[in-house]
Amino acid sequence: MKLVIAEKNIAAQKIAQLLADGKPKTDKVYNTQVYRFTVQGEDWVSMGLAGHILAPDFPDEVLFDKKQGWYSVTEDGEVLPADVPDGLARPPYDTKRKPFLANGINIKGWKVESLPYLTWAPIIKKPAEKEIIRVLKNLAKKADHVIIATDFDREGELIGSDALNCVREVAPDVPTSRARYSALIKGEVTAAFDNLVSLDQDLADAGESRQYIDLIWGAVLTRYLTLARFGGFGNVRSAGRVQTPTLALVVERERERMAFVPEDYWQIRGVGAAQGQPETAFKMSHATARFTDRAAAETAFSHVDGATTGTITAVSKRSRKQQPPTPFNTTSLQAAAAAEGVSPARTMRIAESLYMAGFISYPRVDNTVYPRTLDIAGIVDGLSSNSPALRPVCQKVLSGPMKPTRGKTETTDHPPIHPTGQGDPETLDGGQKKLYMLIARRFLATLMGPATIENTKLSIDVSGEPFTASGDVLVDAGFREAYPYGLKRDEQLPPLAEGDAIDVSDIKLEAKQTEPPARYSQGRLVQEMEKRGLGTKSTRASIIERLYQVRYLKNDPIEPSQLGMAIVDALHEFAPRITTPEMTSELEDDMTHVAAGADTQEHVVEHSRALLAGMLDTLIAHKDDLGEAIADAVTADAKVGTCPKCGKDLVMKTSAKTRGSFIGCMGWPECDVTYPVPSGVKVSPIEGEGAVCPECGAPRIKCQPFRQKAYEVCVNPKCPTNFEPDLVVGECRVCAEAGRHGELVAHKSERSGKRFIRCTNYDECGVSYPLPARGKLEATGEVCEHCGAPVVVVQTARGPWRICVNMDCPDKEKKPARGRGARGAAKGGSAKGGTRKSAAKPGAKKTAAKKTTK
DNA sequence: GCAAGGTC
Repeated sequence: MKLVIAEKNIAAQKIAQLLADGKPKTDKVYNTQVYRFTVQGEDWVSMGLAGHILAPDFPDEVLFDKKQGWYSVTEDGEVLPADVPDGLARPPYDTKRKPFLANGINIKGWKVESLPYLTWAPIIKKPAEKEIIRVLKNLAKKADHVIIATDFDREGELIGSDALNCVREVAPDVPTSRARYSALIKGEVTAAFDNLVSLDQDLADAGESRQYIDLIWGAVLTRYLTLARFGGFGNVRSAGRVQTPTLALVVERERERMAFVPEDYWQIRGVGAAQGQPETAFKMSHATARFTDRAAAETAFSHVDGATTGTITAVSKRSRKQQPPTPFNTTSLQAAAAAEGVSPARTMRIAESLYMAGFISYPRVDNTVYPRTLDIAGIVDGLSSNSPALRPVCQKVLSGPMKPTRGKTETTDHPPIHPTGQGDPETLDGGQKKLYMLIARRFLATLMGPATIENTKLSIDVSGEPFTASGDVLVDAGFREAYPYGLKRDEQLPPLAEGDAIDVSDIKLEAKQTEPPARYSQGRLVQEMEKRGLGTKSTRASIIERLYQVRYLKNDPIEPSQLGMAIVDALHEFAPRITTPEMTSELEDDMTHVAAGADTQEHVVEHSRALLAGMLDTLIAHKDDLGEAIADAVTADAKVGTCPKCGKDLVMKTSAKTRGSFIGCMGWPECDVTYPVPSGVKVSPIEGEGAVCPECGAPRIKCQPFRQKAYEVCVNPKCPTNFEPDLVVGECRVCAEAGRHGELVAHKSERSGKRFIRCTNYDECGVSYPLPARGKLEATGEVCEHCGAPVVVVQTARGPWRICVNMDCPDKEKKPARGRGARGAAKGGSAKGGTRKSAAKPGAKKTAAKKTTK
């Protein structure tokens, strides 16, 4: 039997289909899919790995103790690194000499001083995909030939090499070879299997060098930053070859913004309209778009101030064409989705699910050119029958020339991201459907003609001053019919001709200031990373997400936290190599040399280790400074306002006793001011105006609920601005049935700020309902027709909203909440799965409550 | 409790 090892399941399946006599059979080994087929009567089996199946790591016994973590303590209380086995450490840091322990290091200092050990510690490959390895070994034992058919790139060669090492453990003598194909199409794959070669160990070594160097630098610097001032578990301060330069980009942009000196300028703007037709109003502005001289602006304005008429002096029309977009690859999909409010990381999670469900093609690609083999018409046809919303435009595309656009990057491994045309989009959830429609519409747009936009420019004379007005009208939608994303609204101008008089009103002189360079959006940052060679299509999204997770970044557009800036500053000073994209480009050069056999993995890795070791003395010497800088930055990030009592900072704190968070004064214990933290929201300070509550003097804070609009409130729950009198909303049915009288009353908890309805006889009946966190409540006196619970009206930003307060109401069961942002269940508060008692069945508290939460 | 790279 011949065993074919591919990098991923889809490749294993494709290869089987392309090589098989007849149809391959899908089989399972343990729980993993494999494909069995015959080639000229011979039995073959193909399996997909899941990318890298081994992960480089330090051996457990080196600098890692299962109980102590990154350090360990000896029996006599001395803090030491976990033992380094003899012969593992390398010069110049010899384990036996322990040079860094010579001058009596205190316990707090120890952890960082141990880093030299780590720099030279050995690295082993640990199994990362145990199930896959099990299947691989199982099949390898039965194989008489093993063919590595992983992707044709450096990582693919490494993945193949790792797989081969696993195979060798159980089948040391089985012949092995390598199939190199650069496209999963018949000609390529059959040619590759007809011309088998052997695995390129140099190329695999090059990839492995990358793994080692990334781990060494990442682990040493991450441990250094984390331990310089240990902030407790969950407070890792990470660093890495890709993440740190990426963070530095954001910090650099923020610094540019801070250094930016705004310049004053003035604009004169007004409103024009065809004579006597106010409904044709359009915006117009002075021909000098920006006056940098105030006096000149005021002089010009004095001529037109209060003007009511103007004259058209010229009309010019120009039409321009907007070319249809190029096919999506990973980066352009991430950028387009980010513009629609979906982060790159979420985009990739959703894309993966769409791919797995058969709705779209493989989502990790650089390619932006459809291969000739792609059945474009077939896909459009499929879209047409499965997506009624797209049917008209699909029919239009089918009747047109269907000449697809091409992007700049052409590779042959996978086609650009496109819909398969299969599957019913109605079965998708909100996020999936949104992304699917973006991908489907983009695909259609790439097959359509340009959009034609007609621009009209009016030159207007108002009391001797020149004004202009401009309007864009889409005269031929072209691809825009399929792809409305990022489309500007038409600015229609009335039909006017030279010499026409117009009405003019509202002419104003506006003082403005130039804006600093804009912050990166997540989409822009992904593109910038690509431009600078940072990360790959598969990693950029998750690396940005990681920077948010370690709280170096916040908000979108992206801002660095104080912590993020402190980290970049420190590394820039003491380990500058890790902060720039050059480390990646130099690594690329090294890998090229290793792959070409001009250098060795050992040499390249040792050289990188030595560079890092050269920085360690300085890093360690400045450990305390850095620790302090990090602590200060963390405090600054935690600030939510100023203490009304003593003027010190109010910060987010964690209670040592309950582990819960609260807002407390930095002046503690002298000052005892504390506030509760509003639950379920991200809290941030308000700068400048509105920072202090005019009612009570406590700080006002910005609250950002998950995927909902942010709002500002006073932190003080006892403040009159937060106070709402208790409201009777109805009568308790449970009590009524029991022959008691109970009233249902809406309360707001002073401690948590949560709102809920509770029966006045709660101790006996246990009736309580959660309420939406915000919005003025009104009682209706009505009860729900489905469950008998009271109905209330909540005033929301979108207007009044009538709800039955019972989250377990059968009416809600019929339309279960989908995802977190769904109306109804989420607004009522049940999506968070809080504890509450069921009103319908007071006895069975938990069972009933569960249903609507998931 | 570390990175970045694959992919599930």
